[in-house]
Amino acid sequence: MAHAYEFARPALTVDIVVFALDEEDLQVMLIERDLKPFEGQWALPGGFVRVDETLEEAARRELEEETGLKDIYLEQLYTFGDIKRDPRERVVTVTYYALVNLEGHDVQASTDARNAAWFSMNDLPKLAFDHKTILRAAHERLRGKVRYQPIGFELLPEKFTLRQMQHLYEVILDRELDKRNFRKKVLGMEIVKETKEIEKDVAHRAARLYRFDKRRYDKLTKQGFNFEI
Amino acid sequence: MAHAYEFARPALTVDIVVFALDEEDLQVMLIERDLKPFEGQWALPGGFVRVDETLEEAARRELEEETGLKDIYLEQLYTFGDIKRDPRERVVTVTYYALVNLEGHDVQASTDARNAAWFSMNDLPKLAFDHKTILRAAHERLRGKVRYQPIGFELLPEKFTLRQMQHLYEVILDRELDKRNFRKKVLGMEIVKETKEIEKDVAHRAARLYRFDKRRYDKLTKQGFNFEI
DNA sequence: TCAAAAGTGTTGGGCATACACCCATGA
DNA sequence: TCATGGGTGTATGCCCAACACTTTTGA
Repeated sequence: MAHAYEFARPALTVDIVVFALDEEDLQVMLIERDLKPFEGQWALPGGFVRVDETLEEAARRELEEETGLKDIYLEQLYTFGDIKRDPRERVVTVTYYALVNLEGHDVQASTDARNAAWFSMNDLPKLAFDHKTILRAAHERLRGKVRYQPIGFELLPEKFTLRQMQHLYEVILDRELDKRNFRKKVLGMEIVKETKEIEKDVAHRAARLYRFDKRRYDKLTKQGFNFEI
Repeated sequence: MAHAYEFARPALTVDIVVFALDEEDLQVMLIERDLKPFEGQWALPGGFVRVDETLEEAARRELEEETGLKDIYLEQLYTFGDIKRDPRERVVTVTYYALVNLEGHDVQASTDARNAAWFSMNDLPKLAFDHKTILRAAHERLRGKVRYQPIGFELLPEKFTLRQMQHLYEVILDRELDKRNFRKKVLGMEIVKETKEIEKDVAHRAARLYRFDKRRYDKLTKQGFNFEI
């Protein structure tokens, strides 16, 4: 095998698709670029991988530097390596997607003077580089994964109503679900635990709050149980 | 964003897990290393990514150089970036998995003087680097994917018996399937087309040969059909 | 005629879907 | 008392799983 230094090397970056959920729909965090190329356009948070950090460390570092978000659910998505995806030089990017709940995490609009903001997945601006492709891949992955892994809870606050949970699935799967069947299914799996609390400050009957029962979920999974919505 | 050249760069490689199926079980292609580190140990085929080729091009090039295999099913798996995964220097590897049918492709034991060979997944040698981890990830992905995407056909010859197809799923999923239910399901989906031929040279009643009906599968998929074994 | 694998149907139970009304609460 | 969403049960059909015998063929 030839030694690496005989060849020019592609540069390596990470980019992160951060999803969140508001009352309306699925949101994604974008950064306004302050440098060429694509100056002034919106892009995914991300940056170069340092030689002394793993890929996930790089992703977490960039995310915190650019958006203030930390300690969130993060999972590798795909690695994009088209030759001309960055007009400056050859850059390969390892992408991640992250899920946050808006109640638990403050987003500092930015820590290094760049503008960070949430955008609805249904109303996206023009994006720099091939970030539109990346975003689409992330959305598809989320849609696929949420059906058989309980990652959806990462988008909900710690305590949530079943209606909120149903809404989450409706937004991600992009179709309506039947309220009674959804409740039957979720409660039947026993992966959420009812709390003694109810919603506050609503102008109608307050709904019961539940929380994800991870201990129970792990136990069921070990017994070959299959989470599927 | 700081410019890339301010930082030392990780090197970038591709590694490929090539699966095939013999009468017994799932096989994987390995290369015997002729250089340090891990000299004499078995490893996945792979090598450095050049600056003027995409990741998939790099994977296909390395695969052909090291095993003679070309024009095969290839899909990106995961990118591994642990800091010490290569003892020489920081190397990030983008991994792929490939599926071949043994009847359609000759494997030249090697084109550049190294030894290439098939190993049963149930009887693997000690592997170089973190290739054991990569192999495990590839096996899991295959197991998951084969159930809802018809990639299994890539491991079968063009014409195959339903028994062979069932055997394929049994090996990958690692459990026995009921013959009648399997046939009912597969034939009911109408994604295989019966040919006029039958097996040859068997010491018992010869089974009918079928072929995958990709045209039909694509049509069904567009209508929202869901392939699931 | 024997051995080996091909090929074939039915039944029962569980699960998903479809569907509509009363209840609790705050304004 | 009204508006709003919370909460609940049943009936139907479909799909999956379980299960055993006859047929064909070559040796």
